[in-house]
Amino acid sequence: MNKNNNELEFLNTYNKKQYEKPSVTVDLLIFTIEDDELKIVLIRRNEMPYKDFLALPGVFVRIDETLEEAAYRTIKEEIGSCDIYLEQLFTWGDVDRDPRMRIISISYMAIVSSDKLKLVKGERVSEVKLYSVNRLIDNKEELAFDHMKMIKYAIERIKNKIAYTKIAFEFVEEEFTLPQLQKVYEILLNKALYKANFRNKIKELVEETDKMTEKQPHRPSKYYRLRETEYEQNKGIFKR
Amino acid sequence: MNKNNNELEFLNTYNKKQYEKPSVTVDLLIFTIEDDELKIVLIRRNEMPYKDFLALPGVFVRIDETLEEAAYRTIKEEIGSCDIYLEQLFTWGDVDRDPRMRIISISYMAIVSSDKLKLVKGERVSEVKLYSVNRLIDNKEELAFDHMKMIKYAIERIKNKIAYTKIAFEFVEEEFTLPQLQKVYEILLNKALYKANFRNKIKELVEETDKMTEKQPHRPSKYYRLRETEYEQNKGIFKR
DNA sequence: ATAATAGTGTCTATGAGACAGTATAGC
DNA sequence: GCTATACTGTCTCATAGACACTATTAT
Repeated sequence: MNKNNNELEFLNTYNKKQYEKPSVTVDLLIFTIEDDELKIVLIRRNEMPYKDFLALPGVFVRIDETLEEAAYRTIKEEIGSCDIYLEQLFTWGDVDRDPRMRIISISYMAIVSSDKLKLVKGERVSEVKLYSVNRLIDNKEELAFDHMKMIKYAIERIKNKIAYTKIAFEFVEEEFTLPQLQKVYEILLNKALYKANFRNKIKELVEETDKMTEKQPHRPSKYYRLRETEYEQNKGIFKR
Repeated sequence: MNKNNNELEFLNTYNKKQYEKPSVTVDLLIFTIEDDELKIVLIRRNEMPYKDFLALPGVFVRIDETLEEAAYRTIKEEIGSCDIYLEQLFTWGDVDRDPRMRIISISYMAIVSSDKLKLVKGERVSEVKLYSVNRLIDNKEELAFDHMKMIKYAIERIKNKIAYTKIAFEFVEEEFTLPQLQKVYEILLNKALYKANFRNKIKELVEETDKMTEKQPHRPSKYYRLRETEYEQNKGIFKR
């Protein structure tokens, strides 16, 4: 066919030109809340460059897998769970971000509740652990590549999205109490919230279960779950 | 040095493995408002695949340029201006999005006021023109590759960002009247707004000039400009 | 009863939304 | 004067924010 010939011709011309291609990776920001702190999964590199530095888990994108597939492959390498919130964040393309060669990296953010998170040491890695995000930043911990920038970017995204999406619910289990959920908001926003006001705002997002907390030396708390509603519309916009 | 040896060793191992790399492009969504309509710059392809289809302008990312540089290079190829709002949107990585080969594309959104926009026909292209976004969608115009998906994604982004950023100001000239600005909001949000309420909301974002419109058969309108303030904080979030 | 946390009622201030009114240019 | 658009004042209603109050478990 004419079309096929044309395409073949194109491919030949293209290959002859031998454009040098960058490499492409995905890097993962896997967040969870543990011990009332926002934590992130980091690995300790055991290869050059940045050997022995902390870094985000990541993989090279294979020629026959989508970016999401590469992201999930990374997740599976480091942690047990796979039913997990995943969102593309940003693509980092500075020329010198990797000293070896030109690597463009697409960062993905994942969120898991800590009960679903089980760390598994990957092959080319000497350690996988959770790190307190605040402590990393306060200690000015030096991470490999531009990974600290990626973390800071992700934190901003979380802080913004918490206000107009249901992203906070990804940090709690399927069934949760409102005090638990409020704690998540308080940790992510880094400020105390009024109980009554908090409950007013989120009450249309949740539905009661008939379960209660037990064996605690004070009044028990009702379990709730996320109510399935259509994705929230453009809120906070001019109405007319 | 030991470190250098190690790095060289790594590079050799890496190159021997000969991972097949995807190609990387940037595609540009250049928006403007003309004749009271949101319009986008599209080219007509004169090469396979999708010959004669409308497509977004884009380029392959060179090994020695950042993604932003590639985006600006695209902009310069198609339009005159270069002082222009630019924002990374999303990276598209489906395996079959290009029939020739694996291409990962980072989409960038640019916004220009129509007075700054001068289209220039690029080399490998048979036409560059502005197209009404609404008409493209209503006519279910078939664009090359996944470019229609990119457009729809960008429109959503604009509609969201207009509420909590100053993005709308990118569509007007440096100095503008409030009726002009309101029109931009109305076009982007696709609904009529009350004048008084609109002005209340944006009044802290703008500052008066001493210029007025002239020679119009009705009351003249004052010109304003964007007030330089620090980037707006997390608005619409729980305060306590 | 006490300690400790869960959960509710209500006042106030702010601001969005709706609409009516006034102002000022050219003709 | 008229027309056409620019600009402003103000009422209402919803809701965010602040705080005080009541409820219920284990010990």
